Amino acid sequence: MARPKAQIPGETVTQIIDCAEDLICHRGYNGFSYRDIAEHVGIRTASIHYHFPTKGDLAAQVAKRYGERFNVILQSIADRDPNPVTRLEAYAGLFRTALAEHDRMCLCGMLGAESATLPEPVRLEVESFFQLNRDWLETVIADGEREGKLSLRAPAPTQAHLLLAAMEGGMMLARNKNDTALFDMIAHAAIEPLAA
Amino acid sequence: MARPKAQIPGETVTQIIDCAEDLICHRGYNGFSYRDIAEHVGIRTASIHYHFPTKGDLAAQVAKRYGERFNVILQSIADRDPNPVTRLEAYAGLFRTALAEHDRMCLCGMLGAESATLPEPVRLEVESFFQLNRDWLETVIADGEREGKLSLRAPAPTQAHLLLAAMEGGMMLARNKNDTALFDMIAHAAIEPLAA
DNA sequence: GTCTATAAGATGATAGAC
DNA sequence: GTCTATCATCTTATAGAC
Repeated sequence: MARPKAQIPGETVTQIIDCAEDLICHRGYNGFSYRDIAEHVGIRTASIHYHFPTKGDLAAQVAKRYGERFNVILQSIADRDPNPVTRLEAYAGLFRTALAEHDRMCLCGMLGAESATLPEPVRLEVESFFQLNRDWLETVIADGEREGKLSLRAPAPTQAHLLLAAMEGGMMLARNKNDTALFDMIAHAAIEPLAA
Repeated sequence: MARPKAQIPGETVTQIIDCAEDLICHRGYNGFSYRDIAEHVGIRTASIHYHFPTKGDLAAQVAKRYGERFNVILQSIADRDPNPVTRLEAYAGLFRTALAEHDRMCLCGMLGAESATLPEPVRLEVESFFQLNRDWLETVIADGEREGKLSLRAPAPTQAHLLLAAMEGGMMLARNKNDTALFDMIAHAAIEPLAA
């Protein structure tokens, strides 16, 4: 009667992706192995290969889910908050929370640095994530200017690029120094000048 | 009479450090091995261990030299150029050149993302590099404001942090997209608003 | 200072039983 | 879908000859 390995359908896959996401955020693509995941999830590495034949397949799916979830959150921020400044602050808050509560880099900030060693499908997911961020930021910033609530010294696309760079760079610096306040300072300095 | 392995004193060590620096800028600490260096320099991995017992020793020395050289260049910029705006543009130009001409990340931007997996001595060298940058930027920015050539919306230390974050984040984004112009846009957007 | 030889363990991945 | 077993290769590192 014992069926100790019976699982809720898709449960193992979810655990694997969850674990891989956490590992990548902390250690990067080249800093984790199937073994790390196997030990944490309580399965064998062969089982991971059943679900994700190669490490690139796994990382690509992790990055894909990360982007999809991020997209949903971004939409919900835009939906519930009409103020461009607090929208941008909520945006920065997403990165801040990951950093402060889980000591995590942005998954794509980590993978982005490793771009040169990434399987192409992974690199492309990372690129899509950044594009998603830029598009959202550009819309928020352009809308804010049109409403007279932001005053820009450079075009909205440029400001969007700068803000994203500040987030990713700020996370990296804060993490190296183990100082979340450093990220807050950078995020605030990046957003505040846009306010009219 | 053949002494094929005779070397100019310190020449091999220099070649190893040069090669390791290049590899780290491209692939990161966890993305290269002693084997990569051995093949490129034309020696055996055991010879590298003679000069650098552990990978951490090697990376720490690479990061140390990188910081020292960077410091020299920063001083020379400050010495020959009194204008704060063009000083900052020259600063950004350092990163831009590495990116455009060698497709290189900043060595410490790469290592910084990997902070969690780095041997402590390496992590500390990286932290020193960032401190060096912040100090230089802070001085340039504070001097510029005192002379009335810059007009700051936030204190000089905060602006210095933001500028550094924009450089590191901008390099990562530009590299992931293989688009140097993206870095230029970000660098300009970070510097221009400081001009009085 | 460089080499050969070697170790001990990690790594991504596959074949085939259950 | 998970397991055992196995693989070839890579990785960091050391011992000792030259």
